[in-house]
Amino acid sequence: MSTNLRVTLPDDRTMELPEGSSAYDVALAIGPGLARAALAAEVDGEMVDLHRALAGDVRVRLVTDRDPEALELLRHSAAHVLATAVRKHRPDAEIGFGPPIEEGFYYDFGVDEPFTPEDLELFESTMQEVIEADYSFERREVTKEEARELFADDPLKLERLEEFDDTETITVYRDGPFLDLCRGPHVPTTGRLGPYKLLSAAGAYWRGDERRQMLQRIYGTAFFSKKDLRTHLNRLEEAKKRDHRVLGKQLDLFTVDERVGPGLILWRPAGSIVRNEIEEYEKELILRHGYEIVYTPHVMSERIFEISGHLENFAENMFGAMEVEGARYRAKPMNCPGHICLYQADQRSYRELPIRYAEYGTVYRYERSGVLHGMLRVRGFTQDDAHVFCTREQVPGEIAALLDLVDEMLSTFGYPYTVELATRPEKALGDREVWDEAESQLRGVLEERGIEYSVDEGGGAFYGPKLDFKLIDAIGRRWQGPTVQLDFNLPERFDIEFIGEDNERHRPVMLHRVLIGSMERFVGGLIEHYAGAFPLWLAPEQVRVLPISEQWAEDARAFAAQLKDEGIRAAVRDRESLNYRIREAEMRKVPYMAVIGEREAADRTVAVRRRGAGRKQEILDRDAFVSQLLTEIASRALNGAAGGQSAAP
RNA sequence: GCUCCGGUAGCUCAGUGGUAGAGCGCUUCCUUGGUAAGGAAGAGGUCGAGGGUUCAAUUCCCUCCCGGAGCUCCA
Repeated sequence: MSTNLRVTLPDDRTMELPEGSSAYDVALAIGPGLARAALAAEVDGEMVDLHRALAGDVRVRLVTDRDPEALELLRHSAAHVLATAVRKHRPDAEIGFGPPIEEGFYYDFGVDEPFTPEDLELFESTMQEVIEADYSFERREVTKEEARELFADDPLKLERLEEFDDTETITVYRDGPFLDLCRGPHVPTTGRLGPYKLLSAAGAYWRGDERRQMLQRIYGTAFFSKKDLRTHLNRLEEAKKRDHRVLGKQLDLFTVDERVGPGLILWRPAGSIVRNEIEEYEKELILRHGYEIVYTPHVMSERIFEISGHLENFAENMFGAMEVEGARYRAKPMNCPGHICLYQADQRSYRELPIRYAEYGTVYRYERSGVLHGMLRVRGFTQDDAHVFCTREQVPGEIAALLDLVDEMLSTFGYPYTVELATRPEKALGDREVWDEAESQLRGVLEERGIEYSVDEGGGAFYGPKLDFKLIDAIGRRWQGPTVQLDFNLPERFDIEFIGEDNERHRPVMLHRVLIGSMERFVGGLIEHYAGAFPLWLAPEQVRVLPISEQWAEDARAFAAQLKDEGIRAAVRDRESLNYRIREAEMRKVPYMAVIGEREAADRTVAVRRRGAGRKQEILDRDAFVSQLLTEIASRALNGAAGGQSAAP
């Protein structure tokens, strides 16, 4: 037997094996334990099936459930098992795509009748049968002609098939009765699948194209261990409990009214407090950072959007025109045009730059009805928008200042974050050289600061590169955070300029930036981040004063008045039983309860119970409690820092 | 916008071809309570809107509005 198969392992050990050996044989040679655990292999950097024959001089790494790629592999195989089960009950179901995704997998089917929850249960149990049958995932290379025959009854697969060019290898995978056009790789047999769960079904367009056929997509997830599956399902539960639409109702934060219109938020007093605190905080922050606060109209003549190019490029996202005295007006979809007009209200000297205009600018955008979602996706929202006008030389300094601002702000809310640099897209405005300079300025600042960042190649706006900050909430979800964009377009379109040191006209650089983004989305996200338990400085009601009985109600009201004098948001509840009122305050997520009874009235103290802390209480002198509250508020301490309820599940 | 599901009291939801129910909340009364629901009584609904079928529609059918899960898109 020839031994022309030479395998190099990750630790650089080599071994020789007979021709036709597979990664499985490699694993066997290393040890039976590994052979049992192996699911697939990485061969010369490419993932392949465990039993695929190796050839030549190869580098092999065996993949087991400990490797990060393994989950993807498992879920891809789970998608096939799902399709196997679906086909058993619906032999006519056309099969679309069935890939692994971040948290699981899906498979798309073309069926006449959409799936019901009962169908999902049925498929779920049939999947178990497929797993127990322990079918091998058999890989086969086929010609296009063969494949056409194999998938003669699968129009979606045939369509995909025609996209292969003649140099590509076409592979099919079979597990028991089910055959799929698929690149692979898969786990060796269906029996290798671990615990799984089907989660939902919904329509999805074939190939994501709304002009094409609507398929029925089934989502599911799969893991190697029951524990991991349970953790994941618990996390979904946790996310549901934190849903800002549910909490928004429970805590009276916001509402929508169909008479007002979909996607339009009405802020209730409690939610307005949260928003106002954020606005006040940010104002203080940006004034310190050299911004000037401005106000511009909500409705503007269409002329301005002709100049800005919004009518040309953004019209389908704008509300329709309204006519006043023969002129057409529009609700503004962005604040930049107004700020540019303010810039142009005077002739500008280089001595004035940078000019930083900030506004809580309320904008309106048309969003398709199907995408609206609570406060997170709406048609009217307020941006903490700012535009910086500066010279090219000033850009790095401005970016550096913004990084500080972002860092300070996000840490106040307790969000860790990541940074992404989005560079020049295919279709871009402005000279290459200007782009290169801008991108290298951005990189330079990030690197100088030692900030880790990833690059979204070609992800910039057509008018300039940008920095995106993604924030990570208490249960690990990523949210769009602050963004900073350089703009090479609007300065040209508006022909804005400043007089330089040389007494010549120059074009300033314009930076768009938001920290919070949309007030609506940000507060919606915060509700979920804190699970409704806002830190003291943001809490709509900060202290609830509870007299043990009506006898102490007057003293309680006097104490509440003292708190209010100090600017602390306090309320008294003096009806029902104490137990009842404590439960009520806990459910309302009020950060502090101050209980006053005979002892407290006599000693001028309060029994302080912290939200989520249970029966642990502290007897404090009233003035001491007040100053403790004031300190906690002034420092904008997070729940965790204050020793209260942690935001983590 | 599209596919599917839904809309019944302030909230969460049950229910029916003969104009409707629960729990919580709310109001009143009793209870004066020491750390997550003390007790009782009461008020509250054009059953999302319009049209159709029917002797009769909250229930069946159609259209529209709003919400949800997704697709697509985004601050």
